[in-house]
Amino acid sequence: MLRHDYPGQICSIAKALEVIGERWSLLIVRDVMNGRRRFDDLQKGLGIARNVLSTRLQRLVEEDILERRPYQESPPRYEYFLTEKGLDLWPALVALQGWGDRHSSRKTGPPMVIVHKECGGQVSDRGICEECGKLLHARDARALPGPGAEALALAAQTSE
Amino acid sequence: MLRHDYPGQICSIAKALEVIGERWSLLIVRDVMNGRRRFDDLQKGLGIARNVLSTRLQRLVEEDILERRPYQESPPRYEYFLTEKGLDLWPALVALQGWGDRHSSRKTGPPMVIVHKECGGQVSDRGICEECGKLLHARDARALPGPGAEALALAAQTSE
DNA sequence: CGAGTCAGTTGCTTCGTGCAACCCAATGTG
DNA sequence: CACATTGGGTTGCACGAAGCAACTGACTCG
Repeated sequence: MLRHDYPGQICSIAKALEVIGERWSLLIVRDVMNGRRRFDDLQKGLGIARNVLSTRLQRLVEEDILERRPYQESPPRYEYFLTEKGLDLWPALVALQGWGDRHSSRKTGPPMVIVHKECGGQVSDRGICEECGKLLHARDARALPGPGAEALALAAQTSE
Repeated sequence: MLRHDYPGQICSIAKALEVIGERWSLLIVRDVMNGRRRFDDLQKGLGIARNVLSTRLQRLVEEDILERRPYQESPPRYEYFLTEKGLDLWPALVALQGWGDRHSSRKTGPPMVIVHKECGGQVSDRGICEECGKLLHARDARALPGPGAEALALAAQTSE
C-alpha cells in the first residue's frame, strides 16, 4: 500500500500535495490543460516512463482531477480530460510558472506565456489579465510559446 | 548522482518543480514562512525523517531558497530563513492552499486562513486582500489557524 | 553526575522510479 | 497475404530515494 499522506499535517497545502505533489502529476495536468489528452502523446511529450504515467493517470482519475473517456471502441482507446477540480488547479500552475519564470529564465525570457483569450492580454502570475484587469480562470486563458521557447507548436490548438 | 530534472521540458513549471517539487520541500518552505526556523522544530512539526530533512535543507540552501545562519557558536547552531527567492514562493503556496481548501476541507472550513497584516482582511487564493483589494506579497500577510483547525498555536508569533 | 537539547550522521529496509521488453487488437503497406 | 505500426497499456528488473531508529558531540541545566 502506498503512502500518499503527510501525517500530522492539518494544512491544506499538505492536503493538496498529497494528491498533486507526486513527481510528474502537475506536469501531466499542465499538459492535459494544454490539449494533450492521449497516453502516447503524454508519454512522448513528458519523457515519463510508461508504467509511471499509467499509475499517475489512474490516481488522477481516482482523485477526480482527470476524467477518462473512450473516443472509440474496438480497440478501446481513451482520452483524458480535466474535471472542474482539475481545471481549478490553474491558479496554482500559473503561480508556479511565474516563480519559475522569475528565477530561472532570466536571460531568455519565459518559454511560455499565458494570454487572455478574450482580449489577448498577458496574464500575470496571479491569474489576472494585465490588459483588461479581469480575474481569470482556466477557461479564460491559453498558453502560447514565449520568447524563451526554441520551438514547439504544441499549445497551438488549445481547444475548449 | 541524483536526477533533479524533467528532461526535455522547456516549461517554467517543470523548472520550478525540479527545485520545489520534491516531497517535503514546499512544506518546509511553508513552515519556515510561518516562523519555524530550527532543525528539531521543523522535524517535529513535519514528522519528516531527520536525514531527509537534512538533505532537503541543504538543497534548499543550495538553490538559494533558504539561508542558513548561525544563531550561536559552541556548539554551532543554525536557523533557516527564506531568501527573497523563497519568499517569492508565497503566491504559489497561497494558490495551492486555496485549491486544497476548496476541494478537501468542505465541511470543516479551512484549517488555516491568511490575513492581511495591515487591515486584517482575509486573503484570497490569488493573494489579494478581500478587504482592501490590494495585491499582496509574502511580507504583507500572516497565516492563522482557521475554523477547520483543532488546535495548534504554531503560527501565533509569525514574526517578520 | 546524569538527563536533556540541538543539529545533525550512519546504517538498514522498504518504497518509488526509470528502463526495456512484452501484449493484444486493429489498421496500414508492399 | 504477411508484416510493421499505432495505441494503451502491463510486467520484470535494478537502483535511487524515503522512512525508521540509533548514535554522536558539544554544550546546559538541576
